[in-house]
Amino acid sequence: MPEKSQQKNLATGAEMAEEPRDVPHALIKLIEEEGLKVGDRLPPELELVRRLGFGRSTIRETLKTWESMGVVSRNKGAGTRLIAEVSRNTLRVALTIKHEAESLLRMQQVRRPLEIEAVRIATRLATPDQRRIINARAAELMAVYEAGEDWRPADHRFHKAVHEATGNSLFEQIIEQILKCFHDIYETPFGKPHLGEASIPLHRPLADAIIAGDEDRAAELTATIIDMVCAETQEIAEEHNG
Amino acid sequence: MPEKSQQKNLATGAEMAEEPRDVPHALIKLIEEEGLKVGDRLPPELELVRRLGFGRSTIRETLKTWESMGVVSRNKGAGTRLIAEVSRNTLRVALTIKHEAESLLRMQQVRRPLEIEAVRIATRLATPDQRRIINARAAELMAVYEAGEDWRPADHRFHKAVHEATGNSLFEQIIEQILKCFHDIYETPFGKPHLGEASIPLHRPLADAIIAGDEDRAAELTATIIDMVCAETQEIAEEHNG
DNA sequence: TGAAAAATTATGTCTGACATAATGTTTACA
DNA sequence: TGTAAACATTATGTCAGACATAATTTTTCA
Repeated sequence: MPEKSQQKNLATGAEMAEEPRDVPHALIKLIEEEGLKVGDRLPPELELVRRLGFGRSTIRETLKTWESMGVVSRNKGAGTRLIAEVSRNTLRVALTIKHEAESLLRMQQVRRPLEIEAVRIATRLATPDQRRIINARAAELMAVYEAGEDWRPADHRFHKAVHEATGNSLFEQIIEQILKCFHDIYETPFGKPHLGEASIPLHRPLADAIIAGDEDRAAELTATIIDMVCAETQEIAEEHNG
Repeated sequence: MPEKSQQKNLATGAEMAEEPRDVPHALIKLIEEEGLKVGDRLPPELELVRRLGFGRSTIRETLKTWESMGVVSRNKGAGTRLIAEVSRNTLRVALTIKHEAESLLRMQQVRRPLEIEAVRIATRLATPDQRRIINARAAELMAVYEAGEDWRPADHRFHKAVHEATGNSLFEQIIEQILKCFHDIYETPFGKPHLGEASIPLHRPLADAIIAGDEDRAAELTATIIDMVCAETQEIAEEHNG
């Protein structure tokens, strides 16, 4: 903390103020100065244009890149939110995933222990606020499901709330990226509409277990949910591998 | 106002080979059709605009993201070159990890369930050949350890052999990347030499359990090993946060 | 009070313009 | 003739403006 070991600024001559000349640094500077934390909203693009002094498309390129790295999430009409900590010293790690039917299974196989552990940690550590959010997300999911609408966005929000409650953004990042890949692969070639639909009713008791602090039950339900998805995934993979 | 200018891919008829509706898919399709390999140049942006039917800024957002993921390199005046294989079969995802003491703990927290699950799967699925390799790696590790030499390369090979026995390269990739980050952060600023040294003797019985197919025992030993590393990591993190 | 309707906000996309670095081509000179 | 300077072309980098559309907020009305 006292040792500012940032050798990044090659323009050593200047003193402190030194306006960053590229968008990522300017954004990080703004986030740090503003004290924005995970979950907070970034200023809208047009305000960033005004405050940072870059063009909108330039700023958008950085925000889109950050989105693909899981640093922010962006939604039309809603805005841009921080979903991972950013600072001058972050490392980036790239994974390569083969895009074929069998990968679907492999991804679920990796997702399984991560999701279970995330639920365990969330059950132990969630704040009352976070438990309330998880409860609300579960209610929303059940409502959408029973109405026969597309429950996938609600499902996504529910799990995301759980991940956030772990206090460890790596869980959310990795699972999020795996699911993103999963859907990228899954949607186009093998288009079974609602994978994992049968597991949705289990989300209500899962939320209850998390809120009640019953770690073992929450883990058990999570395992059941993912096993159901795995089973369906396996069927699909077998269909496509002959 | 005139008609929407030919809105290229309105997904009107389902028959037309299904034009991709987003830039990444369209780009991958073009790269595959063109047979572009690593080192080749992509068409210039304006030609992509013409051929893919998306606006330039939209295409640029994808290319910039690909650049940040190490898929292409871009140079003003020169063009955009492929520097990594990309196809319908390859997805790249990036994680960001904060470069500080607390990240060490978070990484171990994620590594723990992954490593345990990997050991479980390996114990179930390893071929006789793979079990022999695991046995050999364990013997090598113990020999190096007892000789008082640097056991870390041998430790790395042992765990890698286990990961390979899962038949799921994602485990190895993710754990490998996490450990790489871990050591990046760990070695330089907080230089305790041999983290996890006390856990090395446990690797012999772990190998035995894997070879014998005793999944629960293998999982238990793995948990113990990682918990020892976690405990040491926590001490370090506390030293640097206290 | 509560729900539907309207207004506002914020991101998504396209177009056009100009700046600038890298490359390619021509020209001038020894 | 060979080579280097000068010029022209190419391709990415940046900015600005306009409109579309999803999400949110405010207003209106039963």
